[in-house]
Amino acid sequence: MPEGHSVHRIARQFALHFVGKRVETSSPQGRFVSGAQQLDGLTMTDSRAVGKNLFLEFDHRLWLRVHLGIYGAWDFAGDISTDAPLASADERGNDLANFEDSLHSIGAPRRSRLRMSEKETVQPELDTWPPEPVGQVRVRLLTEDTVADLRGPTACEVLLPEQVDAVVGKLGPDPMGDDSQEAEDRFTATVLKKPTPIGLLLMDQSVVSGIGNVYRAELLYRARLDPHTPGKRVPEETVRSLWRDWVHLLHIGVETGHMLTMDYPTDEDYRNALANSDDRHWVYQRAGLPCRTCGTHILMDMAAGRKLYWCPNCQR
DNA sequence: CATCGATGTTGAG
DNA sequence: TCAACCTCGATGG
Repeated sequence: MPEGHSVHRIARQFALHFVGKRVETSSPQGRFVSGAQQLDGLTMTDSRAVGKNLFLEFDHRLWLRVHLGIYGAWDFAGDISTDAPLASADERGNDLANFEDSLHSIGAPRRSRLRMSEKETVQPELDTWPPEPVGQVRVRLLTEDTVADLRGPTACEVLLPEQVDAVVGKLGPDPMGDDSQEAEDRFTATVLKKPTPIGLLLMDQSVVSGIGNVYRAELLYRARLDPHTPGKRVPEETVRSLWRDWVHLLHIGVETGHMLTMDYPTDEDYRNALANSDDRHWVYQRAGLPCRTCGTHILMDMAAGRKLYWCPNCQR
């Protein structure tokens, strides 16, 4: 479920509360026992996200790679409060960050719980420590005062540095790690080479990292581009603007924890958008509804097993 | 309480 | 192209 922005926020959470600490690693579910044994008792030394992949480094240059897939989640609990907010300066240049709700761990009480998946939710405070694993916990990472439980991942494996490099090497550029001109050029060259529809290219993690079904639909709408256009037929300037818009939206997503894809001129607009969290997009999940711009009914196609939404009038 | 569907990826056929 | 993975909130009876 989570698109790139959530994974970067999870990586931050580990950087804040686990890096530098000795970690007791286990697999309460029993499906990752040997991997957990390799890591048990080591100190976490780094936390990075590339696209939708989370990489946690431990002593002896061992890495844990986790991909949440469509319904994986991390549950953090314990002393996860922090003086340093997950969000720092606001991308949009106003004081959007002032409206951060209680979903963030800022000022959360000791022994609170925080679930991080495509959404972030605070759960009731704990009364026992460490908490009993609930349900199918693939991996538990436990420090003196924090715990992270992983459930439902599509990938969870221990890797050597060269294996990490191999995984990262197959991924397209991630604007959060690399918003350089080279990254934009690489994305642009790849897209302009391919006959594949742009709607599929944006979802291809070897072309560009971190985009999922929501950002795909919204980026194409914002570019007023027909998702079926072959990559090689998209004007180069449009390809470049797609990249730059992804840089922009990803930064907003990482700062706010929300997939904000519309413009919010005033703070009130922004608050309303958060309140109507299930109807805050241009086209995503709006099949049959009138386009917010032109009133034409939004269409939906199945493309490579995923629902693709677009406005046939605005996007040509 | 049963069923459905989801912001993903892999691998079988 | 499609099922499997294996979780959980939303939906309907």
